Amino acid sequence: MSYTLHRGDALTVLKSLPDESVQAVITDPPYNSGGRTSSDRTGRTARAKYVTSNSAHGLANFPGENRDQRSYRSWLTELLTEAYRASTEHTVAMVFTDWRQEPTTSDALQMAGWTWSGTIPWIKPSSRPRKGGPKQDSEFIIWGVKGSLDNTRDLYLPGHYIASQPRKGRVHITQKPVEVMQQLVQVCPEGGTVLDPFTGSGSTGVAALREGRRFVGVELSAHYADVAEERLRGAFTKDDFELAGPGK
Amino acid sequence: MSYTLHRGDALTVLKSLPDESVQAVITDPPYNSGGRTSSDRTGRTARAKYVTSNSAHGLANFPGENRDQRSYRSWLTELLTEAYRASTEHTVAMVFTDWRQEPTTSDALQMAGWTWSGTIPWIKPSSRPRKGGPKQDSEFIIWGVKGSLDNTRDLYLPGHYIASQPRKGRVHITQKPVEVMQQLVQVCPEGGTVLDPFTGSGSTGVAALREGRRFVGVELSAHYADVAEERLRGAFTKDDFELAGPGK
DNA sequence: CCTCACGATGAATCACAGC
DNA sequence: TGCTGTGATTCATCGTGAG
Repeated sequence: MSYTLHRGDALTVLKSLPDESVQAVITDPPYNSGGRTSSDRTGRTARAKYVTSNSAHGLANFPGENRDQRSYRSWLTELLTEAYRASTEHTVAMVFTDWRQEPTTSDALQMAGWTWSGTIPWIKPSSRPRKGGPKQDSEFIIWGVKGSLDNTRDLYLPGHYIASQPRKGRVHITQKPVEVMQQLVQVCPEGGTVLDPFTGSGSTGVAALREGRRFVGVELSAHYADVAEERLRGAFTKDDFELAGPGK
Repeated sequence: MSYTLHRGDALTVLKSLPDESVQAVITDPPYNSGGRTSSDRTGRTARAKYVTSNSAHGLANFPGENRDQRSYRSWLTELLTEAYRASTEHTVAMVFTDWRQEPTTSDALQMAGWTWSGTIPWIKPSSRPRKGGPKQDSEFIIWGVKGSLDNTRDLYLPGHYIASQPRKGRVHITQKPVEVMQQLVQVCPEGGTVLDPFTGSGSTGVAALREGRRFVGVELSAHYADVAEERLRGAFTKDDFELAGPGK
């Protein structure tokens, strides 16, 4: 299967995609979350927010983490609107979010025209406990459809996932487990095209290729565009396990 | 431990509660969800919306399932505002919701003054599949605090729950597993009071009593008020397992 | 006491006929 | 046209009872 990786701004590149050219949109936008106050959220880099202060790994910072909630919503809406235009009927869109941005994300999805159809918890078993109450050990996948779900396909997907973030060989701060992504990309018919406007280190793309789907990705950071390119090239070889870990 | 069960409208009864008299609010309001159109959601009974047409069980209907989304938000906001007033500093509020009403529920919680602090997925392993995509096998617990979380307590709660709805001896359509509720009520300090404005069949109350907390409940339906009364009376005996199943 | 086969069910969803 | 009610559908999970 083939892939295209655009290096550039997600919105700009999406506007250049032809109508009805993709059959699934699966992405993990920068959450712009992680602080209690607006200045907490916008004044710190992604590394400062999501990485424990004394972490030893040397993961690069990533851009796009300086929007407040209102502008996050309009920005995400515009992006999902373009993705909607580029999608065919029955296309499924899946957007990762944390608990704070969950309402904003479902708003944006619906404002962009998608029919919101569910919320899938992704549970990360090894997360930090919280003294005095419940810990937060899950993120959420908000998903919706352009038009109606194609229920002629013989496909039954789980309603939740339990998987740790890759540890060994992790190359991105918010890297997703490939085994989860391999299930998600199945909402795209075989041979169809999966779009990920925030490719990051490319886990969605690797999963798509492994499952026999084409992939179109966009990544702004030169560093991660290179990492993704390398992982996508090696998607069918054992190399990916050395490049980014087994996704477990 | 003692309990009080009010038979009547939740909002009316809550207004009569004294200030700062409870140390936890744990409840499962009618979701006013289900169906794609507004008339689907507001014009049908809970049974018609949530129970499989050929189910053999004869569980009673429950009231309060006829609000559209706007009025659901204002109604829940007002209710949580009264609960806030009746709570002491550091009180935790936990509200069950489904994926559709999750954004509305977190809005209402925050509008009522609580500090939204997280979303806990409750995963129900035995749920209906969905052809063509992911099934929806979870509900959500939106939780928040009056003021700040008391982090002097030596308490660490899970970030998610995996538990089936009670099957054997179930008495309510939406009955919650007691073993989950027994964990949740621990956000209330021992000997404190747990408030549940929508008592239903009383699982929250049974859990509270078993864990050494007092309980104040409100239930509108005469039928379920009776059921709850009976379960609460038998909370410490084996009777409850016959009345409503072990919650497993 | 354990294993296995069988039957029942789910805070649904969808299509369609009838009004 | 649009709302309403009825019935078919789907499979993992759980309870039951036999072996």
